[in-house]
Amino acid sequence: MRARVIEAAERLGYEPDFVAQSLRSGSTMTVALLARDISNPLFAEIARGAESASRDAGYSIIVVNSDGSAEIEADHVRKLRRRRVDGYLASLVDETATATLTELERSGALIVLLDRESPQLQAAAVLSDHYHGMRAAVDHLVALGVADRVGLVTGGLQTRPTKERIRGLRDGMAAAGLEMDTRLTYIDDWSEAGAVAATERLLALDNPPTTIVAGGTQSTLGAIRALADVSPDQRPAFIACDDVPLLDQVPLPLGVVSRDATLIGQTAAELLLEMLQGEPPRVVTLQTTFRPRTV
Amino acid sequence: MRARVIEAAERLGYEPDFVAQSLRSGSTMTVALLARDISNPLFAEIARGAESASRDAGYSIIVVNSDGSAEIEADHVRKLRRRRVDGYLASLVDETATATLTELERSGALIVLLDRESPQLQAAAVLSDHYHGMRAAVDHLVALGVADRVGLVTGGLQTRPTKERIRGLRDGMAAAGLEMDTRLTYIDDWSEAGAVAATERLLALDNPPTTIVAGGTQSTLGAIRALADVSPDQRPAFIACDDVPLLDQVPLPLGVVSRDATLIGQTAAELLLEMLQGEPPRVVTLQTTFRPRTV
DNA sequence: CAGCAATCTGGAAACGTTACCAGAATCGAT
DNA sequence: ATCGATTCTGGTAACGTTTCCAGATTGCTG
Repeated sequence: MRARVIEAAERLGYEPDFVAQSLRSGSTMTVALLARDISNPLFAEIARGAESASRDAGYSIIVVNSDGSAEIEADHVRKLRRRRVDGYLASLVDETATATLTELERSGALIVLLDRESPQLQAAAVLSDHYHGMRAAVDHLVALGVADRVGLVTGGLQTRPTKERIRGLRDGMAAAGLEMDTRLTYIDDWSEAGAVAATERLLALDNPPTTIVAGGTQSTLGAIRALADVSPDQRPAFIACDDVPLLDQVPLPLGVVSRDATLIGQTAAELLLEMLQGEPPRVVTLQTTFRPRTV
Repeated sequence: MRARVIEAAERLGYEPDFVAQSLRSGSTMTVALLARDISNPLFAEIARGAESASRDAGYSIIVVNSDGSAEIEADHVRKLRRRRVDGYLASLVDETATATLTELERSGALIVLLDRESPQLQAAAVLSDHYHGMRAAVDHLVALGVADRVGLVTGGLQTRPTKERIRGLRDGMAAAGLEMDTRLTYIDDWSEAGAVAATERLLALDNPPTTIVAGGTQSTLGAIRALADVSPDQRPAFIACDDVPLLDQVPLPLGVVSRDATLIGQTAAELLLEMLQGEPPRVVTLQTTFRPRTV
């Protein structure tokens, strides 16, 4: 009997309808990736890793750009909730923005935070160990004797990576008996143009920094653009956080605190799949590695 | 009455269920982006552009990696068909692979091809004018006197961009009375490692090329990696097709044939939205621009 | 105020599944 | 052969909408 039914289904080209299945079962086999900007290489690779990892389990990935706006983000979550998304991989614009957090909670979906922490939310998380990567970078700077005045160009303070990087920087400098000069810290809007401007302001100081640290992809691109205009003998050392294609080919005295973005996406997807099978949320911390280089 | 209902809905926090709406209406308000690798900056930006453009119309974007495999791609389409996606933005692995084409046709969904052509498929398309960008590049090479021996490192021949670039290259050289040496053409697998190997083989020839052209992001990254090991006075000229972050900061005598990837994604989404409103499929060709540079 | 058109309102069917249940059919054991 | 236990089978309800229709109500005109 079973065989006869299967044969008939085959013959008629029957394929179960996903929408109807979803309506009945309540699960849409869909995961949303919330990011500031998917075209950012970091998020693009996370998306890649997450897609590959969830593919076999039958889950599809919806990507969403928040453009750095917490309102747009909350709006997206509202729409996604109506879509009955099963889970979120969420790189929130602002860990403290209650709008998004509330919408997420109301959705009832499972959540994996990407490099974010929220006591309010019952969620799994994939964190990167920015602290130790940055400590390694500072040790290197200290050894080179350029850690006395460190300028920082980075995106928003509302997120964990920035906080952790600053903590690593401060602690590393303190360990060498140095103090961080917060006047050398520029928080930009995660935009390349903002980073160019911030870097130029740092370089124009009477007493410019001996090292510039850039936090995040856009900041790195902007800082490099600004640094390229400085003559080689006056250039500060440069540390980038997060890798960018071709970074190794740029002739600047730079080092990189990098991490495996594909692995982040993959791990996040795995954590979500675990939760979808009923296991409790876990928090995984992935390492960052400091790759020094002197041109 | 109407007002009373709305008030009650408000009070109870009623939100229409998307899945049920989809089941009833047949439209899922979902678009799938088929790409070889979304983490490739080109596709990442296309995804960005497409998402932004479809957001306001209420459409969500599902991204899918085919990993360069036509079978995986066809498999994805099969699954997406069951999901009843309304449309596809398709950067097919292989224009001639019938498996995917058949699955797409069977799906009944609307299709916008991304830089692909298929007589079999009734579809809209966003094409890039690789031909004229490449012609401009060749003219530049001719003027510099390095167009006599042009090596080509590029991904597969099964897609339009490669064919068009070669056509532009051949025609441009012919216009200058030069003939293309096909022994200098290496078709790789769109992978960076493959491009490194291909470039190294070109450089190791007794009579190495005076210019190397790289087609596509991965080929460009690989070629640059290989070229970086060559001493500056022996380096061939270099032309990259498609931009990569930081390309401008790499100290190679390179030029770029670039295009606006975000605009491609945006245009593709607009074409799809048009079709979803009942208009016939259109084909739009966007320009490429040659940006020369000599270090 | 009757008569007709126009609007309102509530109910039923359908979209394509899955879960559940009752009754039929099968099986093994006494 | 009979009884209870097990598997099979077909049918029905439910998921949350939208569409459609019939009947009720309202408004307007003569």
